[in-house]
Amino acid sequence: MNNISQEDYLTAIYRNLDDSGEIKPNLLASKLEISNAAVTDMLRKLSRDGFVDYQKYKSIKLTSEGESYAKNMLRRHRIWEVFLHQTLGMPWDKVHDEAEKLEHSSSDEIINLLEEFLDYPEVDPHGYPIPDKNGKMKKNKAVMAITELSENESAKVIRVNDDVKNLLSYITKIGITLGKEIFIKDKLEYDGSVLIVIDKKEINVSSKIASNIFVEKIK
Amino acid sequence: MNNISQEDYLTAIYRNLDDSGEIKPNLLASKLEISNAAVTDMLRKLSRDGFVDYQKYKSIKLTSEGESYAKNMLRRHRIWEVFLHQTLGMPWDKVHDEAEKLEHSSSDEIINLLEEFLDYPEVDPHGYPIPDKNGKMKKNKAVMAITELSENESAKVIRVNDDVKNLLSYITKIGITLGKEIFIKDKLEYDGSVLIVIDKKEINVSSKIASNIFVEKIK
DNA sequence: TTATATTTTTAAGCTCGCTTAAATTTATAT
DNA sequence: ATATAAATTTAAGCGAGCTTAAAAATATAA
Repeated sequence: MNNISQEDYLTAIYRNLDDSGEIKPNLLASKLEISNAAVTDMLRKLSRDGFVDYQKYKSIKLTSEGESYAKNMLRRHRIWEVFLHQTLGMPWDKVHDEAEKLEHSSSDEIINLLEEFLDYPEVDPHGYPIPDKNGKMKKNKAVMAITELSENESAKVIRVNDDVKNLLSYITKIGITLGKEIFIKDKLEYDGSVLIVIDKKEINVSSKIASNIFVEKIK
Repeated sequence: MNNISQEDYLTAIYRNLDDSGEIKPNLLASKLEISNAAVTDMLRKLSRDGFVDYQKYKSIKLTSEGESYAKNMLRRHRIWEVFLHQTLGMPWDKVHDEAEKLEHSSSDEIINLLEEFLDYPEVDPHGYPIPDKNGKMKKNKAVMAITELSENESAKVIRVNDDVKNLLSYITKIGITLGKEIFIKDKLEYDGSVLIVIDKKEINVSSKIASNIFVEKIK
């Protein structure tokens, strides 16, 4: 229904780059929930406008211009999220969608004023770092997905993927919030799921969900 | 460059209705700074969607659905203006354009939360009343344009048209803000301009500008 | 290596909001 | 009342972003 703009493409590309800084059109299309053909179309335009390096049938890279554009959108997005959650009290599983809309309609001036008003927050409500005016982001600590932990290890939740539909509201239901401590009681080989302890309750979490919750080990 | 949506049309129609609750396509086109043809086009769509009463070559009326839609956009717009000005400290001559963008990207939920955060403001930074959730607005007091005042009358500024390009920044330069007292020293017949006294300084204001500054008489 | 599956691109066509130019209707002025 | 001016609509066309269907290229697997 709603059209997706160049800004959305750049953000989605940046969010989903692989280890070598690339992304395939097919993945991009599925993230944006549009056809591959639409992606091809837009890639030609983004390439024409100097935001991506693109050659037929090849993976996509961002140019430095494209990258700073995307980072700025991420900055806008995350600052809005902090405002919505912290100032207006909107639940953390709702702020992503709202910020997605606001980020396109706000000048850098508004964002800078908001940032000041919020006293220069470093992370958004899901634990993602907020780029500063120059695109610099705080390096994450030793962050790992729950799936990478071993049995009998304890860890603290410091980031949750906000990009996956319905993940947050489910996670909230089972009691996970930022800063919460968890304990790995068991790892099930055959389906990759993890038995974790939160607030003294035992919960089995599927590998798909566990891989989107990021923690810091506690020794 | 930027496309104007149905929402903008409805707001512009509502803002510029004449005394009998109508507006002509030509005026609408000039307010929106687009061609008459584009207006004709959109009117058919707005009519199809039940927001306006429209017949070829006739003036436009809003349906009740169109009116409540427009009022809600006005509500969004003005609440954003209050936030930008009051909370973020953005100057009153800049908030209109920024709010124009934000109003399209904000759910009613955000607006309601913002309204609460701002402690239910009654007017925007230019003195316009803010409709409540049900579309109800405080009736204005005995508001009149400066041009309607007589010589030797004093008045207090309570509203300034925010819809006219560059008007606000000019008005600010000559020292007019909400609440400021002015005195009508002279009215010049031949060009309709007014000689007013503000802060003990005498300023000649053209009729075009004076007609967009609204005041309340002081006895 | 070759057959099959998947990904990507091309082609044709849609809606939306816009433009200019020409045709038509309505308003104004003498 | 009629000529002229202004407002409005119609027509043709454009760019953006989308779709589906078919063609071409690349990846995978036997």
